[in-house]
Amino acid sequence: MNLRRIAELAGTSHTTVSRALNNSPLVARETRERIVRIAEELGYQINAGARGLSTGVRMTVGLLYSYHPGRQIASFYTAQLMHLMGARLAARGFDMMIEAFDPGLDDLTSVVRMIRQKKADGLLVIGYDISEKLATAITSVTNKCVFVNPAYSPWIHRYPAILIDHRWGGKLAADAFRKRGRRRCAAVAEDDPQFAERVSGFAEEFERDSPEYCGTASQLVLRDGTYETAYALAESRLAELASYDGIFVASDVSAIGVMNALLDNGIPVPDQVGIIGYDDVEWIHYTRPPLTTVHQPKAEVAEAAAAEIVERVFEERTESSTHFYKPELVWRGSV
Amino acid sequence: MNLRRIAELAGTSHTTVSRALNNSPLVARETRERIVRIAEELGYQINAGARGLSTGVRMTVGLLYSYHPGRQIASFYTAQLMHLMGARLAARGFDMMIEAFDPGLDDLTSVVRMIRQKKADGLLVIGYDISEKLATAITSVTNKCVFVNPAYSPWIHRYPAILIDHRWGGKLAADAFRKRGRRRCAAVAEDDPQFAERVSGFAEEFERDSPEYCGTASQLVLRDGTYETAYALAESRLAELASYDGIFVASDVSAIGVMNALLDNGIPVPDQVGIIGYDDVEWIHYTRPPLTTVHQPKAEVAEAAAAEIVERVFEERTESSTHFYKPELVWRGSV
DNA sequence: CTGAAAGCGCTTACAG
DNA sequence: CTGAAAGCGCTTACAG
Repeated sequence: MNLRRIAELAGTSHTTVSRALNNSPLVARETRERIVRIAEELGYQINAGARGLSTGVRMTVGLLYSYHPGRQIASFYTAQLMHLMGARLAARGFDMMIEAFDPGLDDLTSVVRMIRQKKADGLLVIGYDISEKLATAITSVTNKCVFVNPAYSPWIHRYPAILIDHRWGGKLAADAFRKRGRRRCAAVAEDDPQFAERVSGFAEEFERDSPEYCGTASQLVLRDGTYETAYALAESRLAELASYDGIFVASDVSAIGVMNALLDNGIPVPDQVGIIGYDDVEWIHYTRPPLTTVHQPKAEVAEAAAAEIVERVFEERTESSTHFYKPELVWRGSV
Repeated sequence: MNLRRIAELAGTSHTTVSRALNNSPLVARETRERIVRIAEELGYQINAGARGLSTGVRMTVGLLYSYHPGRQIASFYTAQLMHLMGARLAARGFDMMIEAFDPGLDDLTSVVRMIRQKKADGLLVIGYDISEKLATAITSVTNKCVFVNPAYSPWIHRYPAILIDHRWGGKLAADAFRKRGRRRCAAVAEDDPQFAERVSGFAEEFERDSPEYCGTASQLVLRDGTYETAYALAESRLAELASYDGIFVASDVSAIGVMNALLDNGIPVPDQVGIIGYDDVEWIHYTRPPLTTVHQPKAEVAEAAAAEIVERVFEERTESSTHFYKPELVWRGSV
């Protein structure tokens, strides 16, 4: 089924059918109605590939998510973001093509493949571990690209990006401990710019009223973001951790690792040590105690990313622009 | 950049360039090498839309996942499956376009949109809540469609499908309780064919050795699969649940709901009541006690689905075929 | 082994 | 308001 066939059935040219189906004003109302009715009866929809070849826009964006081989999926947070972005793009008539990429890889050609093959009009790149090298490589191929949740860094302002104000998130955690009267606190995080922001926001806010902030001892740096690593670190530093009033752990999964290590070794949470996580993944309130954590505004991020990439696809803007969103604290039972 | 431009640079016709880049044997080795080098230098890749228009295959499959409005995402299990399927499709040179759909919706036209617009060559449909009506509607539009993890039902054999042997999964749970000497057991599940299989497999295996299987009292039917519903049901039937040796809950999220309700009300798990879940979602071992559960073979399902849809896209087969995969029990600490 | 030509299914400037 | 024609960037049967 194609325009030509519909045209035969409607007794017009395929040119007119094209116009009618695209709501061009250059078609008599009666003609349009007849054509639309026939198309509907046949379940006909315009061939997107042919149209894209002609117009240059394919109404498709590529969603690249950073993925570390060996993990099951980047994270549940990423999965939720994907779902929300898909919905916001669909609302704008765009389809979303997803693909994982390894941010540590040297060969960056696969990352821009969708653009080169003209399968996607633009790219949404999710991941806090985007390097400047990768950002440069992508944007040298296309300026229709938006980075979502990259780590904060001086160079990020040169690229269109949607970021979360993690420094603010860290402050919220410090403020929460203070409100609960927890004065001897420490932070646990991966050694990564994204987490550095969270921790320095936490430390800064904490030190304002000069309570005993114990800082981030070198031993409290996580090698990676897995549950197992956090659990092992906490078990190996049990005495030290048990001596704090509160521990801020810069991601939920790591926070659960720390909390379980304490609980499994008889250190009561929150009675002896309070814990605050970061992310607010969906299942986090299933733990006992349920985790108090910093919520990332996923819905806002998804909407902003979709709006931004669609604007760029239609070339309404090309200059870089950085959007910041503020996280919120969710009180539960771990502090 | 296009074939014509490469042809100019290489001093050949675009026909030859097309052949060279597609590894046609109808090109002299020397000519091919020259063309390939030029293309690589320019980062040129064949325009997938134009090629698809010509060949009829777009090297893209649509992934439709059932989604109930109001939830954040269908499930983490679905998210993991998506990731794995994307990888298995990529290995075959296919891209994956994802879209959520509401399985309760009457208007089914949006479900086949990707096919009608020729954006996708085939469809992978994930969801246990696919109705016969929906299956019929989709397959009347395209036979290049594979249902992944649909509920078991008599009519499902008429369609290509990848299913998990949930009856077997239920048996595994019963066997596990028996091994632990738990004799008074019950099952909790949603009222849905998918879960009915799990529960009847459980009951059948349990009754073989005639221990005291307490069945699924009408009170133990869940209205939906959320944590909250399971928690509320368990709290309202606390005395009854506390009287069992073991409770099989037919999904992990619901199992955590039941387990937390018991724990929060002072009923020790696993000491007094053992609990076995179903799914083995990634975060399930973070709970205390970690949940013993039935693992669904995600990797195998993803590979089978990818293989099956790709075969169908290339029309190597069109008849329906049902694949079954067996789940496995994962011992942890809840029984 | 190579190339000119037709065709895939659209859109749109141009002429009427 | 309508249509014939050219063009988007490929593939492939046909002729050499």
